[in-house]
Amino acid sequence: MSLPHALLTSLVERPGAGLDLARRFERSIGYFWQASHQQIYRELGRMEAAGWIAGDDVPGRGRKREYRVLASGRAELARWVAEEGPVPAQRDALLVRLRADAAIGPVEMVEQVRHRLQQHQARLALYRDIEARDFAGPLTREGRVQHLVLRAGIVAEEAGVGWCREALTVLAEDPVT
Amino acid sequence: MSLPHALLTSLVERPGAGLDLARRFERSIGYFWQASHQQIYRELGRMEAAGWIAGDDVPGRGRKREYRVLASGRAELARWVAEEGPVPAQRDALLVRLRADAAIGPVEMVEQVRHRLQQHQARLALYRDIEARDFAGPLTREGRVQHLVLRAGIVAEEAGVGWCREALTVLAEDPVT
DNA sequence: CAACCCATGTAAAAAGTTACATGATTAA
DNA sequence: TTAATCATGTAACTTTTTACATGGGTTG
Repeated sequence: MSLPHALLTSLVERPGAGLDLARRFERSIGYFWQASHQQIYRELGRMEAAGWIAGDDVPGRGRKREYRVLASGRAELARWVAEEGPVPAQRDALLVRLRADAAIGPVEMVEQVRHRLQQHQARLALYRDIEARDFAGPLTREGRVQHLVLRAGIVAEEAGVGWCREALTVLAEDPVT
Repeated sequence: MSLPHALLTSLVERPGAGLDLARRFERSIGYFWQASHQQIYRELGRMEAAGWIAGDDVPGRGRKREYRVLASGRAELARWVAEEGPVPAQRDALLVRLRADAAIGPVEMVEQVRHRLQQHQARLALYRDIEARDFAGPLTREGRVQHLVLRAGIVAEEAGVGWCREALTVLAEDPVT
């Protein structure tokens, strides 16, 4: 499981409270690993119990606690990074729908593919903005590796856009009407 | 949830027993939707209880039961296909590892990326074989839509191969040694 | 002072994973 | 006749999702 290590990574980059992390998982880290705040709070509790992180009360801000990574957490993260993990599997209900469409006869799916195309285009534009803003000039090693992570998103979205265009062409050949 | 509908799709294409479906989920359907035999048997039970499918005993073959889709299952599948679903999220631990690598200092990750590259290449070769074998000549609408599903796998693997090559170039610039 | 956001949770349900169990049939 | 494979499951656990709860602070 990678959630604790995604949290460690984010906290190494910058300490923060549970809700801060939840917000980071809606952008940046969340582009390739998702988690809800409920998951995050539970995992932070476990990680604190394991001695990987420590939480400090933030006075005057309600129950807010800011977490930072301890030495043993940093060691655990280094151990995990070097570990070989499985290649993530594809899982896309739209492809199941298309296959069902092929089997049971034409269903109107152009709108679904168009919607998917828009999402890919929107994410691609976002990633390219980030690329132009943060990775334009000469980079340190840290910058080059961070850029690589962003590039993974960019090539995936480009592939998505290309496939959607192809799909719209094919679906237009045989209109359901 | 899409598992019951993936099973309906597979059973519409061809009736079969639980283990047949489990085998199909290790190839074809499994390229974009995975399920273990435990999940499949549980789901087949629910789908039979819902009246979507019926199972017939296969005499002389132990406890084997062959399932086929009933009219209400076909209707449910048609309903679900036309429904709009969420865009699946990316979730890749290797990208988390790279981001952690950027944050805590250089870790040897070339082998992991090389391994990933090999997997993408292997899947790409497999998909291209299937493409050459099953989708070479002129196709019916059914064939064109099935081809589209395969094309999604091909463009995704091509993108993966391209990114891995890019990553190896970047990681070679700053050897950990 | 009311409405809203901040911040942290609990509870229950659904889905997925891992390990193990059991009997029937087939091949060496 | 024994080992392997076929075929169907149970049980326990972990992870993820969904819905709800609660109190502190801030702003109109």
